[in-house]
Amino acid sequence: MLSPAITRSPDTTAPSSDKQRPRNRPQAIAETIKDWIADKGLQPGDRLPQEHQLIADLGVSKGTVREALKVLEAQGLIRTRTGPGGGAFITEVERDHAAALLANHFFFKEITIANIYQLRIALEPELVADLAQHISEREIDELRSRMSAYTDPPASMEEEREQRVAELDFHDALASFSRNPLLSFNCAFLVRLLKDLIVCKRIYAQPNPELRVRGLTYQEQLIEALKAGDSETARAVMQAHMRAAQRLMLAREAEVTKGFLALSGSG
Amino acid sequence: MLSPAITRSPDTTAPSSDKQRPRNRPQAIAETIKDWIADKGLQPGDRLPQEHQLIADLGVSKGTVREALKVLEAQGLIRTRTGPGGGAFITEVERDHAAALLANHFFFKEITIANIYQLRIALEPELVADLAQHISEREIDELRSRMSAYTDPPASMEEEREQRVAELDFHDALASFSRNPLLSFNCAFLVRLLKDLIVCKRIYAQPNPELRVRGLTYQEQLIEALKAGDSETARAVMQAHMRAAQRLMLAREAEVTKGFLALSGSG
DNA sequence: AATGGCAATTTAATATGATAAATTCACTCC
DNA sequence: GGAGTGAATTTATCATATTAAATTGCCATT
Repeated sequence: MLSPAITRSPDTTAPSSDKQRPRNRPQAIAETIKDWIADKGLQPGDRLPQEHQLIADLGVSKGTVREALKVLEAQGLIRTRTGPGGGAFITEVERDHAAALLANHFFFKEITIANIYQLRIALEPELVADLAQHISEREIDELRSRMSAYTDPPASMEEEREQRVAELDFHDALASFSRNPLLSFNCAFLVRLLKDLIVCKRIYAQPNPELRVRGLTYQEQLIEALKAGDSETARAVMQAHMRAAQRLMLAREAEVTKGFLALSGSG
Repeated sequence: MLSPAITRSPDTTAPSSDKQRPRNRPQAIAETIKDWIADKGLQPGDRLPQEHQLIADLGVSKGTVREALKVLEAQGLIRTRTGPGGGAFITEVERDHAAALLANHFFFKEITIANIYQLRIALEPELVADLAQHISEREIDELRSRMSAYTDPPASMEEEREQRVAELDFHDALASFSRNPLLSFNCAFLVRLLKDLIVCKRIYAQPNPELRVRGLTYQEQLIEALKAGDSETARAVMQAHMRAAQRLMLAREAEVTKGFLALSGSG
């Protein structure tokens, strides 16, 4: 079957499809291929027809097919390999890839620290309350090993920043343990935004020795609650920590106004 | 200056850039162009150099440049126009476009109703508490006009479903009023997921007259709280409503297991 | 019999040039 | 002076050829 998305010559009166939003061929063909994937229930690892096959089936030129495949690749849905048995293979859209695509949406939108913490306060306590129900020994070990990155006071401002990033990685690990993909992605995305902030602008310019100690004690409390399966304590500990972090961050928000989001890293 | 992202011949020993993740040219060039946008501070509406210009500057073929531009177009960052004065123009990444790209990430991930409501319960109360501080008369009018879509009981099962979608549009409107882009996007995205659920699977198969009435009364209470600028009441009302909706939805979750997310609509 | 490298094959990746479609803009005609 | 008309400009698509990458299998070496 596999009718081409758009008829070649302008003679035909009525277009076949009713949905047909994109009027340029590569996008239309990308949509067609997506529909195949959904209809045939293709799974990650499965292979699409080869280039020459697609050219024949869809009745379009090589360049058009390649542009269509590039669209799907940019969206993270496929990856192509050369050589015998090569071609385009379905892939899961990686978390980081999806995050990079989503970050583009906020590029011109002036995200503030207040914006980020409004969500963190709402989500991270829920995250750890959930985690307390099913976290494993191995996962707790991973949290502990991440904490070792900032048990000692930082020796330089550079190290100060590295420790702050490592602290965010702790939260990133927490997010990755969630069984709710939406919650998991969200918390990780917020961490990512904060990381970009820290890396690009120099928040935390002056060292703050109390902050590190307080962070460590709260994380200890949190891990205890998680081990005990005590959701409500975990929630309360995280909520208190998030509120404290928010206060501290807001005090330095004035310096940061716009344009901190990096467009980088979509591959 | 504008050096090509990757040197043409394989003679050069060390690659210039240190970051250079993608080893295929179109992606590398797309990254280069993104960097221009960030470095030069280009804004939506600004035009990129023309095709022939890019070919000359980057030292690659037309097809490669076109694939690179297609990548950026797929990500929603540019749009191209033909004719004199045409070319590639920077655009803001639209909310719906970003949502479609993000939905791809969850395609193979078995999102459940429980997953969605865990976030809605955390976020929507926060949303309306925030809104109570700055919502305008015009916005309240829009909410009221949306409510008119389900003041009368549904006459058919089809209409039942339409009313449920309209009710979700009410929450979509709420989300759009937020001044926190992250919160706004998130709430709208969750609504989108629920919409896809309702459209694809037939949740709400049997009509539920109480549900509509209860929804209307809660929305009335909510609007009163918003008008009064009473954040805490608004939060409480929404929280109660979300919890009730969650209970009702979970009762029907068993039928829904997997594969409900549509890949469609990224253009 | 296992292994290391070499060559052939397959497939995508890039390049080049020609033609088509869409848009703008100036110009003519009424 | 306004509507239509046609030339100019720019992207969109097509067609074909060449190059690069990855795999396979053969062969020699150990």
